[in-house]
Amino acid sequence: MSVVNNPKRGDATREALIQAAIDVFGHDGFDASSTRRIANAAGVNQAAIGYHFGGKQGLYEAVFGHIVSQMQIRMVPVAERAIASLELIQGSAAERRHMALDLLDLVFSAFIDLFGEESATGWVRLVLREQQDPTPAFHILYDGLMGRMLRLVTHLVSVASGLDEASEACRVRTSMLLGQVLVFHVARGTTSPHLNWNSLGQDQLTLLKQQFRIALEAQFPRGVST
Amino acid sequence: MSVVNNPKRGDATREALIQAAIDVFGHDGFDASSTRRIANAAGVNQAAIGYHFGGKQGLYEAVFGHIVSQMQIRMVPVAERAIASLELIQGSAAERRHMALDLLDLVFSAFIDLFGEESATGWVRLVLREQQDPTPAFHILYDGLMGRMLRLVTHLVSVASGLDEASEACRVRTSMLLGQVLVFHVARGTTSPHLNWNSLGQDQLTLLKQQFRIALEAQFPRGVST
DNA sequence: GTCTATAGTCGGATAGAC
DNA sequence: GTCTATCCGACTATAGAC
Repeated sequence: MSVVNNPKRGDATREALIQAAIDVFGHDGFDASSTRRIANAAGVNQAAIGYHFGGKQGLYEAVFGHIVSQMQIRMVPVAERAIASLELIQGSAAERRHMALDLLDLVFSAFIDLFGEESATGWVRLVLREQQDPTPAFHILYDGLMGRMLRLVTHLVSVASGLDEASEACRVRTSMLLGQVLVFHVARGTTSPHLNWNSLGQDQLTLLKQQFRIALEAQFPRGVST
Repeated sequence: MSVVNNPKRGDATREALIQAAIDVFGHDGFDASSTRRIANAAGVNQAAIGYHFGGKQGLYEAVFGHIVSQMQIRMVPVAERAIASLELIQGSAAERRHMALDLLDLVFSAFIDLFGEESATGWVRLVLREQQDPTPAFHILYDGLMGRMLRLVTHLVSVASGLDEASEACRVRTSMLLGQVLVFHVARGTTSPHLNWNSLGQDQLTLLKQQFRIALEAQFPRGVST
């Protein structure tokens, strides 16, 4: 009747540790998070961290691998759809501009949803922490998703605005678009009291997407074509 | 010939500790920063922290008091000038809108400069850390500066856009403006490689202010009045 | 007001039984 | 694969000489 040591148990332990680690690391940062508390939250023994991940650092990197794969599941289909749409349309510049704006709205809506998900608060904190002060774990993120998403969005902004894709102006404007979404997470301490928002629920996300669309259309006007 | 213990020495020690603490806390966060390293960087003894600030936490809060007073020196004159200008002009709605846009540009330019200063990298990191995950020290910041600056900017956005100052839409748009500036600091890990910017020098800040102005004017068009 | 020295605490890693 | 027990290093805070 004793617990059998089968290979499945290891997987469950790893999974529990990663989930717990996302919360604890996200809340307190790497240094302030003790392996004891992570193990406790996961309901496993503290020594398991060393066994499965080599140590605290290894667990941290495994967490980012997990986050990237989760983000990819949500974002890659959207990105591929955007790329396909853009390549298909070979109409006038005005038509392409229209298309690019719609795709920007699509991509950023997905982004707002992704960052606003109920279960996201833990890993969003982690990602933003790394953004601000990259450690080696950041490359897992950048190479795995952020970099290619940013290149896609830059291209869309280029089409929508007429700015040269390689120009600093285009890239600055692209980054500014990103900022308009990130600010609600990254400057939470300021925006949250200012808006009387305790959390980002469905109502808030809808308003955000709506206002983002308005700001987006204003920043890159569609012109007067069909 | 021995060193005389005069009251001035204490001030110098406090000052050195605060400056060192801004750098060390900013770089590594509260928990990862040891009082030993701070004391070492300041060129004073580790026990001095306990003597002058009561402990690590006390030093941390003193740092934020210092940061707020520095920010106030830079921003309060700009804010007062903006408030005065706005109250003086009692022209048409279109004129007030013009004025509000110019003032928004003024305030955000000061903001971009403030955050982009050479000596700012240390405390900017600290401020953004607190933004993301407020500790009690955050109130020193919010009550001392951020809150009232945000109210001012919200009012300006309201005048410039015609949105009701108290509406969520107006506050969301205001926050988005803030995000367009903050993103270059807060998502440094992504924007920096994307723009090939190692640091924010004078050239970069100029481009930022220029592009911000363009985006600002686009988001809140001046209309067709005089 | 500043220093040295140390007490007391906590965390990461790991050995070794099961 | 999991557990208990423990080692060892690093840290904060503080007592006490100067």
